[in-house]
Amino acid sequence: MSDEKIKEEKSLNFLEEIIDEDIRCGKYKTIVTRFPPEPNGYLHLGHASSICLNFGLTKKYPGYTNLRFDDTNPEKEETEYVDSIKEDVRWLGFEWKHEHYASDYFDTLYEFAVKLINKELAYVDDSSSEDMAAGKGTPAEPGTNSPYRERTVAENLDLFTRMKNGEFPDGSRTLRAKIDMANSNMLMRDPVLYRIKHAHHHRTGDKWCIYPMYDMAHGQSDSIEEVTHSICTMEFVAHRELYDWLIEKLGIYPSRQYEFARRNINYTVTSKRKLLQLVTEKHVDGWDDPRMPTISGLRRRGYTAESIREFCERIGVAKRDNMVDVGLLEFCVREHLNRIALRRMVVFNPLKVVITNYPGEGEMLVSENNPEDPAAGTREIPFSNELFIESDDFMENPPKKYFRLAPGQMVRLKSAYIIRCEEVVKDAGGKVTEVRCTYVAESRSGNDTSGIQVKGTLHWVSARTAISAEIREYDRLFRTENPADEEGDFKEYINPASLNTITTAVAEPELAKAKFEERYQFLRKGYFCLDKDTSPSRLIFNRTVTLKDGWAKETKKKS
RNA sequence: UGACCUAUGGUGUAAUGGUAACACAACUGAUUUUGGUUCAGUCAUUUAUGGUUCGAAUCCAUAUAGGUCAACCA
Repeated sequence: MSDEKIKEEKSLNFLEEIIDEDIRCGKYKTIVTRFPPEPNGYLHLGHASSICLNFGLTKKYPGYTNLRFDDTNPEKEETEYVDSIKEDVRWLGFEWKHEHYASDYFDTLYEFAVKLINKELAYVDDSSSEDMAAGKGTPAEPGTNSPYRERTVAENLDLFTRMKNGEFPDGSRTLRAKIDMANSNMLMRDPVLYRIKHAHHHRTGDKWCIYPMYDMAHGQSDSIEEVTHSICTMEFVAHRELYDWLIEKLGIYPSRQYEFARRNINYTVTSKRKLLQLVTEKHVDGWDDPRMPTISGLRRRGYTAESIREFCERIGVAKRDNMVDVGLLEFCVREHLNRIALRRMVVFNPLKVVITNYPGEGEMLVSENNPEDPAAGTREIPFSNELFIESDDFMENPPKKYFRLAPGQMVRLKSAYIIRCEEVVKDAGGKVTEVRCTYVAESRSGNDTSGIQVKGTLHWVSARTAISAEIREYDRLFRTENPADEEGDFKEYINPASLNTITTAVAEPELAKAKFEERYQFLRKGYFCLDKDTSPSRLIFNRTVTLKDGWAKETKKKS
């Protein structure tokens, strides 16, 4: 009941308000939205936002969402991208009603163009792109009419047909809308509608050598599909006038365009051009490098679809410029992973601990898989007199409030015993190579009768049964909040320490059974998942995100 | 020297003329066999100046700041 109340009270974003009103006043009974990527790159966090928005709207209101590929520029588009986009949208948890391609409408779009010519609203222009640019004027000064603007309908029809038939070379002619060269909106100054490109298209092959421009394809595709709410980012605001003009002049279904501000996220870049550069210039390991803000990169990194959806939900939608803190994304994934991740113990940088008074061969101890979820059950962990702990968890001369192991100090080994450090063994160089401890036999987890209270609990791995693993620790890809905005090349701001590979790690034997679809929390270390580079002889884990580290914060403050 | 868009805490969003709300971050403290989790608390007179009004974050005017637009890209 209270949930319902909260749901009802949650305020609507501006798009939901528009739709709410459209439905209330009877303008629409059901709505249609669409996610319209150009298949020229992999989907990233920015797209996730748009996907969640478009699909979210038709989850909330009656209607459906289409997936449409805006494939009107054959030179940049590839089937590989189409496939990855479909995979990513599905992985995010959404299913589209219809799968469309702007290229499916090339015939119809061509007819639309002919219609405009017949209505004297479009003409073939022989100007070079330089002359055309010069004729556009500037935002402050009107442009001048093209010398080809007054061609007759017959002449335009003939020329446009011949453009289609391949009689002219690339760039020699265009079809332009005849609107107003003095319009304060530059886009209304006789925009180009069609251009000649003798290029192979990933779907239509060599059938066409003229291709529609964005403005001649996008709104018309929306209209053909009877999209009611065509949602795009703010940089298209100026296009709306042309979008509406074309729909009106063509007399076709009146789709409406609405704009929202693109979500920017700090310490990363989300322009396809820049992401492509990172890949082709090998600054990263491919589109799915775990440091990339791509959906495939986040997936490989261990992010869950649920956490990405939650992130998009939390940042909301509005029309002002913004810079979202990547910390919120990290919060969302921690929140989810804390609920579902299986706890395991892995020591990254081992230091040997010998329990001098521990009798016998060893024993099996029991530990919970997830303290947040009793249903996750327990597992057995072997214990013996020779263990590894984290090198960072021992200090010979500890600072104040250091709750870990130090000479004479006691700690608990997680799910095992309390130990006390009795002796430090060093090599010739003075480096600590071994710590010798005694254990408190009555302090075993579950039936501790020792009465001893300790401040610190450490993760550990028994030496004899330990398995080795490689750990890949990822950090943010850039050193600055807004690399795209900095002086010079954005690549100068790449974080040189964005990947730290650890080859010395030892893990509890349970991890030999690690699965790709499983998520793990390595106790006191962070959240991890198995990487696709894992082989039968080598376990490789990616760090999705660290745990919050209060001690690190504390020590940083002091230094 | 134009047109258009935007302006609420460090960040992202609410408040639809009537008590500035939520989340993240940060900071206190408590709990804790993960320095995690959890819990309790602290953290803004809404870009500025006028105006309308009993009452303005909200409406109006002006200013200021940021952004977008002059691809045969999308």
